[in-house]
Amino acid sequence: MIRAIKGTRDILPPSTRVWNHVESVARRVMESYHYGEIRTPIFEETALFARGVGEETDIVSKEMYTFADRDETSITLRPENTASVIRAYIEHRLDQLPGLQKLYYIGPMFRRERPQKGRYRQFSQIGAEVIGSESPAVDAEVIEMVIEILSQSGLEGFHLVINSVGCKECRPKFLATLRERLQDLKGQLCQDCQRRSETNPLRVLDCKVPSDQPIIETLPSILDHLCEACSRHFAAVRTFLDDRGITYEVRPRLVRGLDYYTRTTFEVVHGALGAQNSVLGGGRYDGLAEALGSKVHSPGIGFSIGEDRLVMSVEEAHPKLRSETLDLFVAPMGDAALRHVTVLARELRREGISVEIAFEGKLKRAMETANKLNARYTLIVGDNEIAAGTYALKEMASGEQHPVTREQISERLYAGKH
RNA sequence: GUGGGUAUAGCUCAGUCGGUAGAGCGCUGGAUUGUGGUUCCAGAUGUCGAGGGUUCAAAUCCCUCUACCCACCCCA
Repeated sequence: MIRAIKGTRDILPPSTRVWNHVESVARRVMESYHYGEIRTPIFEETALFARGVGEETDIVSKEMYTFADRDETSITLRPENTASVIRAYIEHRLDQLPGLQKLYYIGPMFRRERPQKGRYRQFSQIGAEVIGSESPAVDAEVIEMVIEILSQSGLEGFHLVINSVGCKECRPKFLATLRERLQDLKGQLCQDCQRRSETNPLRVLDCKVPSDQPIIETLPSILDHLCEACSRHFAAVRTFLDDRGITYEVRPRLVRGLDYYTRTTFEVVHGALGAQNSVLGGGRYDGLAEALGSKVHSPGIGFSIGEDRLVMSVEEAHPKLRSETLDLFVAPMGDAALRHVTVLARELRREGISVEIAFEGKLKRAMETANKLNARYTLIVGDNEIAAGTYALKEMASGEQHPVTREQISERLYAGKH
């Protein structure tokens, strides 16, 4: 038997309803903030991600699906979408357009990691980017919008965490200080942290090993080492969030995995997701466009929601979203009735009523099916009905059945929908 | 890449001391020739993950492999 590739999966009807729900909420919210949708290719030149995401990141160094095209161009399935959006922004000179560029996307990403709960090799992200402003008011609006998407999707009990990681002026200085401190202390830390001290010192701050905590407490905080401009920026972001009544936790130890982040970074976590409890991550990337070859300074900020994880949580909180809805099940008896009903069903569907026809089988079987499909009404059409010029309409929940005219079908069905 | 767990019917799972493969749900038919849900009756469905070994006899014991799940790492 041929099975889906490891880390990929089929998403089937009861669940696809929830996916569509989440996506339509996200589109509606983002359109209301006047974002436009961008669709970039699923694969790009490998160099885009190497430069954009960062050679040293786990994503680039060990998680990409990379292969040689027939002309030997190195191609990579996109592991994230911000680099592609910025590439498109530069390629199409979107900086020449009036106002900010506010773009959103929904689609699959690919990373070759070991799968586990909430983590897949093909996964979907809902993301957005604002390019062309450094204003902290933009940061706050982006965060507000993503919170809006989560809550309107039906997610409850999530937790927003924010931080500032500084800019190209102050972050290197902080890193140097941190490395220096770790040189003296790392002997007392766990194995992982001894390694991180070399590879990614910021990660040490995020370590969860209890015995390391007292030492981590003594390490410097990035927030105390921000330059004047970054410090003012972060304070302003917080003020704008406070004005909106958005609750958040400032976590100086919050670290994001992509190299391009500057200043504001944020994350939303949710319990019941397993160990992979982050439902979205985002941040500012004021230097990314220039790193990718832009001649003009194009600061940006964005986020991406792990759609698989959001759907998982929403499904758990609202199992009803999975339930099927069928307005009318039609049970014809005999060939003449089937022909009659086929025409009728088409009319009703054009009126916006969902209709399913029992193409074969006895009436009893049709009734059983109608019940299993949770149909609101069943319409029975046989020789008696055709002769009388009426239909037998049965309301499944009450069991009540009445003869109705053609017009009354639409009236009854439409009445219940609104 | 590393560690742990699991693998028996379509699904969820039981299977004792090694002795003919089980339940619930679902599915099919009937009780009811044109009426669902509840009930009752009957029925179908298995490479017991794969390969090898021990044994008169293996779902069960041993070895190897594979797949999936969870966790580490890391991230969405």
